[in-house]
Amino acid sequence: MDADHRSGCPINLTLEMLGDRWSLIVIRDVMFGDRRHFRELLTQSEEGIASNILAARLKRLVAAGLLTKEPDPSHSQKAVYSLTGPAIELVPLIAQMGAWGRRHTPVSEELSIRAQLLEEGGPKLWAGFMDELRHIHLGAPKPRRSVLAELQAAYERVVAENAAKRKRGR
Amino acid sequence: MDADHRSGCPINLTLEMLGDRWSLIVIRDVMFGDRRHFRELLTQSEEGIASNILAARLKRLVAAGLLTKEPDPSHSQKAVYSLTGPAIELVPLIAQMGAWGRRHTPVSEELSIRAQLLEEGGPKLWAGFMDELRHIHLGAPKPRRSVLAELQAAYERVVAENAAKRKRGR
DNA sequence: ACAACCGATTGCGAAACGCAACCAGTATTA
DNA sequence: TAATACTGGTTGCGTTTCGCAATCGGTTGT
Repeated sequence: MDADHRSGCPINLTLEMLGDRWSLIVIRDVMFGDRRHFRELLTQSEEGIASNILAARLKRLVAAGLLTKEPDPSHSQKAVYSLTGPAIELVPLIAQMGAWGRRHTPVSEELSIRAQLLEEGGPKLWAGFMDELRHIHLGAPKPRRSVLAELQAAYERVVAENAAKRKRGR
Repeated sequence: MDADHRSGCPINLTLEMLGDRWSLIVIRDVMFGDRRHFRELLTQSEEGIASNILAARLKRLVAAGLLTKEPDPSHSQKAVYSLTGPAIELVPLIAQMGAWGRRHTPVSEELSIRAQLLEEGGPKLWAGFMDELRHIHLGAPKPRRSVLAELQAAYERVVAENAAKRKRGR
């Protein structure tokens, strides 16, 4: 086993790569929020990541082969971050993580609707979503169905419902 | 949303609870290695956790409701750690994590055979394994099939095979 | 010319990590 | 009964990481 790894256990090696409080948050935002630029990830994150932490995480994730960084042709300074194949294959893990969190942590309804749909959709939906991510991030052919749009629409529906509820409640 | 949480997103809340380099290692060892005592977790861990880190993690996991700590009747000083229901329901997440690690990290064959069987078995096997964990840790009725024994047997078979290979190779 | 925006970097205090030594109480053994 | 080993930890200490705020040089749009 490599000297730079604690063990060859798949759980351990995955934790060595993703076992911290920010890496999967960044991947989640690229994956579900389609945030491709540094500033988008910095300012539109629910959790408020600091810029130095974000820079460090992006660097590590690129080095680990989970993200790629390319110059944006439309802006000589802009960088575009994309998911790689391995990162896209994290979808089942993230779906299970969302499902567990939804059951066992104090989630907000609005932010857990995506996790609910992803759980209810099961492996078939995940596969469709992964196809869509391969289209967006890897240039694969465009699938008919857009899971991303469905998740976003459901989220907005819940936000609107809750806004209406709050209005009635006042 | 609570002031002590970064956001109500299920991914984030799960990471706040388990997003570090040791918590899931400890749960893995209790779950798959049936290590129930401090010393077992300390010395029989592949990764070599430090005793102060282990003590801190056990305390946190008990506080988070993922483990329980009880005195061992056979030894007035011994403590027994058990998985709770929520921890047992991490099985699908851990299975997906093992499956991903097996594909995308430099795992050792011996330590990844369990992940392979868990992946191939799918949700039905996971459910059987969870039933068995509920028997071991929560006193639920004993299921017919022992997934734990199957995983352990497969592991030992691979270890023996590789030992034979090494012997032939010399 | 100038303001806004781009992806970061720097400085700094606080917290977590990792290692080694150590501890008191309990059970086993000679 | 005295020594030994094992129990679940604790303590000290140096290193690394985290988290926050301010800042930076370069680019773009007005």
